[in-house]
Amino acid sequence: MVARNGRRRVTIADVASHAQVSTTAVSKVIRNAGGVGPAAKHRIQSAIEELGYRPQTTARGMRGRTFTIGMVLPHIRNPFFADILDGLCEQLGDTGYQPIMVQGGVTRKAERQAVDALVDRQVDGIIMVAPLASRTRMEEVARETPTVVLARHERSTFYDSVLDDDDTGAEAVVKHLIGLGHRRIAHITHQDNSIARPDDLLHIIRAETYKRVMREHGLGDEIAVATAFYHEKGGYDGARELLSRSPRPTAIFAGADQAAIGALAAVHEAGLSVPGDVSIAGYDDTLLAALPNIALTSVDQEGAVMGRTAGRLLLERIEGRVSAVRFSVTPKLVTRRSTAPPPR
Amino acid sequence: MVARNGRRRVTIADVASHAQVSTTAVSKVIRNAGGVGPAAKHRIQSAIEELGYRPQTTARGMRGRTFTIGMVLPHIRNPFFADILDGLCEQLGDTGYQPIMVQGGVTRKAERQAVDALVDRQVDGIIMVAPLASRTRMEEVARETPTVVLARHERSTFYDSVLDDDDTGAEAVVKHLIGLGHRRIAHITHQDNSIARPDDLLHIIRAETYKRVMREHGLGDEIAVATAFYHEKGGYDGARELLSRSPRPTAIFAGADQAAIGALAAVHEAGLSVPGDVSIAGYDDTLLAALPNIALTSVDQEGAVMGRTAGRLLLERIEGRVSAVRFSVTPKLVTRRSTAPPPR
DNA sequence: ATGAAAAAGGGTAACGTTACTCATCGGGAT
DNA sequence: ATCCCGATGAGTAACGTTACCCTTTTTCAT
Repeated sequence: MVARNGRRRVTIADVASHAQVSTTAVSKVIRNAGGVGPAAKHRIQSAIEELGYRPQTTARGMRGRTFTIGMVLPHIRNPFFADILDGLCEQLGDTGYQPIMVQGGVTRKAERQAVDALVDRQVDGIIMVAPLASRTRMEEVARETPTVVLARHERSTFYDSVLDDDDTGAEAVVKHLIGLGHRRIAHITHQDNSIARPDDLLHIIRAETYKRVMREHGLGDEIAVATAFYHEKGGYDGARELLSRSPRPTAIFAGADQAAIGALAAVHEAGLSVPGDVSIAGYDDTLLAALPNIALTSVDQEGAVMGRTAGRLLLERIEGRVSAVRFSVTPKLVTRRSTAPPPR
Repeated sequence: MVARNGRRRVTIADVASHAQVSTTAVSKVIRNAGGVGPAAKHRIQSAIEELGYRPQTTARGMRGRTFTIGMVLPHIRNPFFADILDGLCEQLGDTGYQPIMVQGGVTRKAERQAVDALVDRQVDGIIMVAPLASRTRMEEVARETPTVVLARHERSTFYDSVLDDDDTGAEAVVKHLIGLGHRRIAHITHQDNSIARPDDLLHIIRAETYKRVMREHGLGDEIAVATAFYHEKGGYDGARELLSRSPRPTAIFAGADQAAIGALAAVHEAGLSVPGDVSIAGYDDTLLAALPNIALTSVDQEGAVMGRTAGRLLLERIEGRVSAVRFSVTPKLVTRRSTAPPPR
């Protein structure tokens, strides 16, 4: 095809004629496939350099590989996803695979389109981060393209899983708050339109664990859940609702740091202090949580490790592994100044 | 090609034989190209539905279009980029163009690879957000692929520009601080390895404007700049350095909200209060700045509008426009509680 | 009824790359 | 000297889609 500047893009044929060899030889060199003698190889490499040749991924795609890894994430606003991406990029390093991201959005329909877009583009592998899709749908995708799913709890033999043990993490938070003496502990959870089995979704697990631990400590009557969203606005709205109840909670466990940041804002706006009047805890241990003026108690689930692992597993799968691997990260509670004993 | 599940992906030929028409007719229907009668069209659409056919983007790419828009952004951690992306997605809507993102990273080399990856994948258009590349390089890219560049100030006839008037924005911040009575106003700027003309880079403009306005108000001797990075850690480091000077500044203008958040943390950690001891201002007016417990004075540059506009301009360019458009957003100062008169 | 023009729809050749098959050439073992 | 084998390298046929150029049919004005 003719580029907009009127000059054709350099193709493998141009390199071949310039180096006086066949296109086959050039192809072998750029794939490091061997079967080319040192002299010819050198001529070809010079020609590539000289002409500025770069293989066209679309054409390669037609022959089976695009050297592209697609990552679907709900939205790019959550800094935790940035940790995951950092890990992934580190793992891919100079393997020649290019990570690309698409936004899955907050509805199943949008997510489906995003995933379809990747499949249509023949990516070599797909990483789905906290997807809304049903297991059936994910297996459908995984049958066509090697797939790793992050932050979902179901077991599948068709794709690999990388997840955080949300039950352990949430339990640690609630026990920490109870240990400080809190009884009126509330929770902010996330609303979704997933049709996945509830027990496979991280926010449901965090919420259910919260309820379980409360009941196990005889606090079943104190259970209070606000259903909002895992972002600043959601945490703000959720916390406002919880604070308006009477008696108001002395601690709020937000299912994600982003929501906890919003909850901090709501508490502040209500003229209350953290942790003097209300303790706040989050989940994910994002960089924000560690800032000394926020100092949010949170749960570290090592996003970078998850991203690295996802990358490694995906490469293995692309190389041909067919058995499913499940990698679980053990979360660690990180206590900071946002949680303290309740007011007397 | 045979998919991993052993079943071939459905192709246009399958649809054609199922609907008893030629592949040409099917192609015409999926492209809405006309030249197909209503009866045949209906049969084809049914066949597409029934077989679950989806065009393969790689094959389309070989014929010239991939219906893909590539966006290069330095990293996904900055929430301001999320605003831009939201605007872009809104603009693309159901045009059939799929936005994909790649990380350009913090070095020219990494950014070049990211851009090359998009070009190699034959994306129909490229949006570069705050790139490090030289103007020459961007024009090279733009000659091959329609391009819109965000947040760079040079004028080019080969690509469109969408930018914020950083001079106006920075001037508003510094004048605001001076108006409050501050004299020892410091600035946190960003370090890069760009070889672009300094005056074309947003952080240089913000820093230079800071210096200019200081001098214009007889405060040339008070100029103090910390060179760090536009992220939380950078703002934290920069603010620590500035606060250690004697006498310490009474106000810090961080060139980006992310850095301002870090600066807030540093001030807090030093046992000082905001704005009692030190005023802090940022730039970008991200969602975080608006949270009542942060309440950061900042500059709104309407990221969503920038993203929408970038999308619109790119589509126009893909449709064939060749003249260059330059769209400049006028920034608005948003004052919040993080800035106040200096201590007496 | 006739002719012309428009619409419908098919055939085919690319696009750039790679996997396969095949031919040729040295060189070493017999 | 002969045979065999590995290495080198070329030729060719896909991969799925679309642009272009046909032919055939229908429509409509005369």
